[in-house]
Amino acid sequence: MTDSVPVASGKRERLVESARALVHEQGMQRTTLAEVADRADIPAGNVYYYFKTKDELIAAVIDKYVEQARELLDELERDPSPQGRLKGLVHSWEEIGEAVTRHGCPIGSLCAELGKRHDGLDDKASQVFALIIDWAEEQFRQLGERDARDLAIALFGGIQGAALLANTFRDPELMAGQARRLERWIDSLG
Amino acid sequence: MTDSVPVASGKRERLVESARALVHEQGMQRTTLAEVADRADIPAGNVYYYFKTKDELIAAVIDKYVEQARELLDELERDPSPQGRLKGLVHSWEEIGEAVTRHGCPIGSLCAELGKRHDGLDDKASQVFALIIDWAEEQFRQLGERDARDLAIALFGGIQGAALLANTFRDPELMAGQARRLERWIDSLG
DNA sequence: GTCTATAAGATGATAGAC
DNA sequence: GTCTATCATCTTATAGAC
Repeated sequence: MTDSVPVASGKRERLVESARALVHEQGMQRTTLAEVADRADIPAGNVYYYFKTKDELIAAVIDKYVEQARELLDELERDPSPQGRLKGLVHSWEEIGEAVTRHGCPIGSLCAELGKRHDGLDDKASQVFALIIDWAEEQFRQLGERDARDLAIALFGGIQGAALLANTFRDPELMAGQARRLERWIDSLG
Repeated sequence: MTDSVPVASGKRERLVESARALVHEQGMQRTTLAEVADRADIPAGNVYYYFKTKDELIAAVIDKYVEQARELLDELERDPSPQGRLKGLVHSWEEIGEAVTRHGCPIGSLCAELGKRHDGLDDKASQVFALIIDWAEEQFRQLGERDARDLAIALFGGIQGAALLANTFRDPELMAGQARRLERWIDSLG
């Protein structure tokens, strides 16, 4: 959330959104700054006015994901039961099933790419995962589960695994089927 | 398995192994042919004598993974019980837990990277996944499970999800913990 | 059959004009 | 505060020498 630059024109925001979409579709490494600028309707070399480096732009993309994750979890809080909240979490991946099938989980695939680096940006990507897993852990705890942390990891790992399989085999039903399976599992608790 | 080139010197083999290791450590996109050649102790520009393109080299890496997967599954067949065989599969990821934590699942992270492409090489990576899932399905079937396919996907997805989390959080215990969980689940069947 | 030199193009980044 | 022109480097790939 470094807003050292005025956002009146919204160009910075457009660059982040453009980068987010392109990184999801193509991966971070394959996405060039020229493409990002082009999609955001901004002159090619001008990205550097808003971001000192490509890594800084990627960091802004992750910050945006953190923000979106917070909003999603806030939204889910409106459900009165822990089970309903957890199933709502699973459902949020089903809703983007087509995009996940075509390009993978936006956050999961970014974590996979950054996980191979060991230079600072790598553990920034884990922020989104941590936010969601901590939240899920709290829901399992409210269900009276002793090993709430393990269950949260099993749930989120299950979603991520299903997303990878759906993307690999280009089959949205893999994601949907595992989501249903996880929802039944959640219902069987408490 | 295109062996149109003599292997007497073993240089082709060395290139494939070098590429396999570097792609696991750094990802495909970040790995340059110069690095691959250097690690294999082969002159830089000389890779093209053995592989027409970088993609062809990556395809050879995947072929090698297919071969290794076949050997692993053959090895597992020696266990007399379906449960033992499935637990053996899970265990094979635990054994490389440290490498998975540092660089992700070798095959899973490659599938994640190739899943963003739509040009032929993308569905080649799925071969390894398909091989293992089909095999696991057969084991569940032998256990008398009706939805053997779904169970195989749940198991393999669980492993892949755990691998991604272990890599993302740099915590081998995440992989080990989920592996134990999956093993208990396998024991509870049949 | 093996390797060197180099082309051709792309990419991250910078300096400075407007 | 915004944008253009350009550099320096890297990377895939090829042509041709040994």
